[in-house]
Amino acid sequence: MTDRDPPLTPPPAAPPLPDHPAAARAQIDEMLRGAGLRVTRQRQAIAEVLLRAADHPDAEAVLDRARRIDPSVSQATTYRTLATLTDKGFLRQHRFDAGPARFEAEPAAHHDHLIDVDSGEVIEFVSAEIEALQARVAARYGYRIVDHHLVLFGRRIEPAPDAAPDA
Amino acid sequence: MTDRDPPLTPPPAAPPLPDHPAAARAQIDEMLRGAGLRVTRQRQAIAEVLLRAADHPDAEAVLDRARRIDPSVSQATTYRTLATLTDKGFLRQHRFDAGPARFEAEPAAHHDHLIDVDSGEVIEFVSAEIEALQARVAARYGYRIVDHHLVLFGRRIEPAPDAAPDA
DNA sequence: CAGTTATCGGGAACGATTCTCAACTGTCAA
DNA sequence: TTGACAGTTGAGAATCGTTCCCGATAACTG
Repeated sequence: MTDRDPPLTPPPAAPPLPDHPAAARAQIDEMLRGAGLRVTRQRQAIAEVLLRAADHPDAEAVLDRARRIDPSVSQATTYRTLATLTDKGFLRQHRFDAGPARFEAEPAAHHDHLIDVDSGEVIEFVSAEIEALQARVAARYGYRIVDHHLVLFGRRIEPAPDAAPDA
Repeated sequence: MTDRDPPLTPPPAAPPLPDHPAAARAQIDEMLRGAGLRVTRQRQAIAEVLLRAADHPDAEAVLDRARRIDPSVSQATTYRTLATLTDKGFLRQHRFDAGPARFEAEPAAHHDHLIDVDSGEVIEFVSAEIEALQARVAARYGYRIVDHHLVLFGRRIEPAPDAAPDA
């Protein structure tokens, strides 16, 4: 492989929620209201969880974290709100594997995922070239891309592959 | 977009199962035995269904079709056998959408999927360039790709976009 | 502050899948 | 061929993630 690589796209930005609690709350309220939704404590809590999450939590994890903000949040409301917010375009739902769906705040910049099959770690990346090629492939079949899912499953490359693998 | 495209990879080959029933059966038996599995009527039926399928059936569809070959096939065995054959590398499992998992015989040549969001049609395609880029992206993060899922969701490009869209 | 109505919590219901276990049947050695 | 043993099976219960139902609650509006 060549060693000249296209500029490495920067790692996706952290959640864009202000550190100041009141400011964060105001931003969430505005987001909900702007979508024509009532501003409830439960929705505030769930939205805050997702907007602050650095990972990709599933519904159960969201419920746990939301309850730390507002203990009254129920499972039903968690699923309902995740669906609603996904619907309104604030969240993105992933089905990386067979397990439960996982969510993340809709990132300002689109990105795909590279999953470490050993640790389960999720790495976010962007490749403008892959995106462009996808569009071209679709066009060749007469399609315009509406959405896409790209997940790479990988294993760390050993820095010192000469170590004896087993005793 | 440029009009010079890399050579369009041919559509994936049809299932490689001989037309002659006995030959097909022999091939399936050998495949099962080679994987260290007992050759049972149920497994023969299920394997044949998948190897002949031109689509991506879910477990229920596989069960239906398998029962036409051997009515004794049960739901439990269908799920079990699909898992086993996937495990052994003979099948590939997809989760295109929220519904049940769908299966296809592991193709000789790898391919990805383009889904028509309006009709649900699944188009198979290959792009060596996308594959190469994926490997390069992973390498940049210190990973070697073990597997990947790429699904494009698209909508047909209208041949005559000047037709009035609504009455 | 009261009325309207979206939203809520709890629990039942649901679809997809996996598990349990006793009965069955390939396979392999005699 | 025949046993015997281990792998496999069918039926149904169990599990998992998710959605639905419904009476109670609480946001918005005037």
